[in-house]
Order: sequence, then structure tokens, then C-alpha cells
Amino acid sequence: MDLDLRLVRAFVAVAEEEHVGRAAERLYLSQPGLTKQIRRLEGVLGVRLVERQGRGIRLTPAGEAFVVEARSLLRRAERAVAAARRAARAHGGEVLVGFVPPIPGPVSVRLAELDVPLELRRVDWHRRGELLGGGEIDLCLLPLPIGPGPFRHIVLWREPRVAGFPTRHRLAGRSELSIDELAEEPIVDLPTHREYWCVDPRPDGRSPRYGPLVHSVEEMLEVVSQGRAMCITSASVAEFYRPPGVVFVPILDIAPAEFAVVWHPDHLTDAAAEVRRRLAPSPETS
Amino acid sequence: MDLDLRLVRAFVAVAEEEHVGRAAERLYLSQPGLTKQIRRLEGVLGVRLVERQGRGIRLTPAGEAFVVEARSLLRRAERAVAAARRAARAHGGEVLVGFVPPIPGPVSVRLAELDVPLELRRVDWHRRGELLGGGEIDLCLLPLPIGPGPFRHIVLWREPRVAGFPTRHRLAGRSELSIDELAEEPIVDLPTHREYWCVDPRPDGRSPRYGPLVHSVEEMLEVVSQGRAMCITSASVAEFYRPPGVVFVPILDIAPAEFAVVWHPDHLTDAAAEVRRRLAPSPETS
DNA sequence: CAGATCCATGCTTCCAGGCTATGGATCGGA
DNA sequence: TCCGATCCATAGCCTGGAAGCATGGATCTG
Repeated sequence: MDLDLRLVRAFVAVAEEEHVGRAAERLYLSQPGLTKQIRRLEGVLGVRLVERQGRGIRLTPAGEAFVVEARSLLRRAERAVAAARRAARAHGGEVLVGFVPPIPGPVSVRLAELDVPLELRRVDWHRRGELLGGGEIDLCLLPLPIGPGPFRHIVLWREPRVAGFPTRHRLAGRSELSIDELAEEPIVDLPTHREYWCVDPRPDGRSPRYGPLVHSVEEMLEVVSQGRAMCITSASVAEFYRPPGVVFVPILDIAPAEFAVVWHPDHLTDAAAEVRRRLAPSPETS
Repeated sequence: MDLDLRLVRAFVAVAEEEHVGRAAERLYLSQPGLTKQIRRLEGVLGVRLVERQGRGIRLTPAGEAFVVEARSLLRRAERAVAAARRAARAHGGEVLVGFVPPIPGPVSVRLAELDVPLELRRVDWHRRGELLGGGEIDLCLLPLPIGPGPFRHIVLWREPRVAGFPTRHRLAGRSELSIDELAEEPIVDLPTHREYWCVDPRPDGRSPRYGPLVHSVEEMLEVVSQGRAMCITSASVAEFYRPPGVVFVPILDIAPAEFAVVWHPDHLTDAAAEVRRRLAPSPETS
């Protein structure tokens, strides 16, 4: 009768890894502990979910059916939590503003000048969608582009994009660059929005050469400082981070970086709408 | 981070009762225990959900928002469990048939003659919808009418409806009746489908007089045996139950009782479809 | 066939959660 | 205004169960 969401989480992890040991590691749990959690869950359901399959495990048909519902259930749980927190914030007139660092200085100043009671929270780039969609944050400040979705945004700030090089790179001493000069330079690969940040295709219609795949700004700067690739990023990154062994040079002939405030139209509280208006009186863009 | 569904259940109960003591009783829990569960849930959410309001409690705005999501979350949890069990049954070729007693004898015989591996489960009348809708049972045998919903059904059996009287009632000795003879008799009230089972309106266009409201067959028979009202039910009830102090008399001039097999079109496994076909080769009715 | 890999089981420890008793706050009636 | 009734919150004690460690057993690989 009583389903424990921790067990559901455990099962989903096992189903994804198809390996109890790795899943246990991911959950910061011992392997026997995780095995027993799965057994408990099976006990509650009265159904076998996984079977030993030689080395490793395999989901039973029931497990396959359950994992689908389980994922959706966990999302709903997050949503329920977020709904309660959002209602509490809305009632207190508070606004929770997420941001994907760095925030350009001028935007930061404008934010500080509002006298609305607001809270700031750092948001990982890859979680921005679920946080906004689930209503866990009211607004989010981030660099465009954002992916598809029901979100609305207004651009708050534009600034040049810059190239990042290891210190000893042949172009590291330049004061400005054209994108055409970077045709042969390997560039760090990104999981999303490669077209924009890697400028692919280049003006001549060709694709750049890709280096290692990175999942965060920190990783990207590390890879660059090691000399394994160059990167293209916003001027604010150059200002905000001071990575040793990396120098930045403005690129003159590509579109600027754009920083926007983004929100989910269904979850816009009155206070959040007010903040949004005072940050950007201009009309919204989809 | 980790939401415990038991706490969610506890909170929903408190929200419904607006009274910790009563909710605790309903959950078979001590009052302090329940209070602590609510506090724990509030701790997890980081938000107050209830406030003391003089004698009793009141939901905060966050509580109001959460209770809506919470209910939906609990339903999803039930659905997830049901999905796993159904998949396991489907894989084993098993069929779980619910029934709202009584099952007419001939239907019971037909069911016994199938050599499919099937399991029978008694289902409370008021839970038939959620059980079928959630996929916890594959088919359900029950008396019509069923309420609105996506369900499909085939009538398996028809039989006369009968009036139930206390033994000393003036009509208790009759061998048959017309509905018109019951115009002045108080009849037990039902939460749903009153039109059909209480024959309201009567052929003359008027409504019957209503007696106590009952929620189950057992309650109904008890009320009748106490002489507080009469009832109209199916002949199978007269056969299946033998309540002391109640006698049954057929009513000739109203539509018969109909027993049907019902299913949810989205949750019909192959094996269940086979059982359905062999129970009732006739074409389905919406 | 031996070794490696990986899940299952037995045993022990420890903490979370439940209950009883009691305190504290509010409401209603005299 | 005061007293009693009602109801939620807190404190302290105790038990059940969940987690970890060590080890066994099954399967695959070279």
C-alpha cells in the first residue's frame, strides 16, 4: 500500500544503470543496501522488477512498465514540492530569481537597485528548464539561446563574444579577432546550442573542428587552459572567472552574447511580474 | 529533497478533516505522532502548511497549493503500482476480475467454466471506478448502471428487480407487485444512481419518499430489517444474502436489473480481452 | 579451469519514528 | 472575568527496521 519514493528513486537509478553497483555509487549507498531497497520495493508491489542476467541485471516486463510511471511520479513529486514553496513565496511577496552565472555587471547592478524582497539562487545550466517549468524559481537570468519550451524572455544586456585561448597560443596576444581566423582551431564541444556558441556553421559555411565535450563553464576553462582546445564565450565570463592560463580576445564580426530574463507564463506570480517589469520595461519576446 | 508519501497522505487527511485529532484517528495514529509527521513534512518542504487557528487548524496558502498537488501525486502513485502489477499479470497471462457482489448464479457458472488462469477480487461499489481506471483490475462484473467514464461494457444477465420489505410490512406477503403500489412507501436513499434503483421519477411522474441514506448492500438490508424503509434491488441480492427480517417480492412492471462485464479500453490486456470475449461473444456496448 | 565480476545473504549497530504523559493556548459558558 | 473543555505542541522513552560490513554464490571471460 505504502509506496516509498526513496525506493522508487533507487529503482529508477538501477533501471538506468542496469547495474546495481554503479547505481549504488550514484546514490551514495552501499551495494547490498541498494539491493535490499529493490527487494523492499518488489515486496511492496508484490511483483519482481529486476532479474539477474548473467553479469548485471535486466528489467522484467513489470519493471519496464513501472519505470515509466516511476519517472513521471518523481517529476510530479518535485512539482508538488515546488508548488508549495512557490505559494509560500507568492504569499510573502518574495521572488526567487535563478541565475546561470555569470551575470553581467550592469544586470547585477540593476537587480541590486530593486528594493523588492528577492532571493537569488545559482542554477545549473542543464537544470534551468525543469526548475522554471516546475515553478521552483520564478524568474531566471541566463545567456541565450534557451531551447524550445513555453518560456518567455526579454533580453536585458548584449555584449561582445570573446575567444578564450591558452596563454601560449599563437593568437593569445591579439587585441581583436575575426571569426575567419579561427577556422582551423579546435573548439570545445557542447552538449547543446552548439550552433550558437561554436558558431557552426562558420561564415564560410564549413563546420569547425571539435575538441573535448564539456558540461560546464568550469570544465570548459580547464580544457582551454590545458591547451586542448579554444572556446567562444561571453565577455562576462572573461570578467567573472579568472582562470589561470587562459586569455580572452574579442571577436568583432559575430553576433553579440545576449543575457535575458526568462519565465514560465503559467508560474508568474504578481511579485515576479513586477520584478520582471522593473528589470525590463520593454515588451516581451517569445 | 526526499518527499515521503506517508507524510503526504497524513497531510491530506489533516487538510480534509481540518482537525489533527480526527485525522489521527482516521489514520490509526496517535495525535502527537500525526503532529510530528506534519512537522516533518513542513521541514522537508521548508514551508509551513498548517497554522493553529483557535480551536483546530487552518491551511496556509502554501498548504492549499500543496494539497491539490498532493492528491494528484497520491493518485499517480496508486497508478504506478497498478501499472507494475498489471504488467506482471499480463506477462503471466493472468486476468484479475473484480466483482461487486452479488454475482448472479448463471454468470458465476459461466465464469467457472472458463479454463483461463484468472483471479477474482471483491470490489467495493464506490471504488469500482478508480480500480478500473487505474488498471488495478482488468475486468469488473457489476450491476448497471455505471456512471460516466471511458468504460465499455456488455450486459451478461438480466433478472427482475424485487422490492425488499420488513417481515411485518403490509406488502410482505404478496407474491408480486406493481411499482404503482409503492408510491407512498419510504425507500432507502442512495448516494448515486438513485434514478434507476429508486425508480425516480415513478411512472406517474412523482418522486418517492426517501428514508435513510445507505452506502452498501449490507447497510441497506439492515435499514430495511429495522422497518425504517423499503428497498428495490435485484433478485440476486435476495438469493445471495439471507437477511433476517427481510422478505422480497418481485416487481413486474419496471425494467430488469442488468449485470455487465466492464473494462477500461486503455487497460485491456490480451488475456483479459479473451476472457471478455468468452464471457460475452456479443458486440460491446459503450 | 581459474580468476574476475557482480548480485544476494547474514549479522550487527544505530537512529528514526511511534506512543504516553504532560504542557500551553484558545474558546465557550456562567 | 474566570473556569473548564477542547485541541495542538513538546518531552522522554522505546522498539523496529534500515544501513553498513563481511562473505557467499552464480556467471562470464580468457
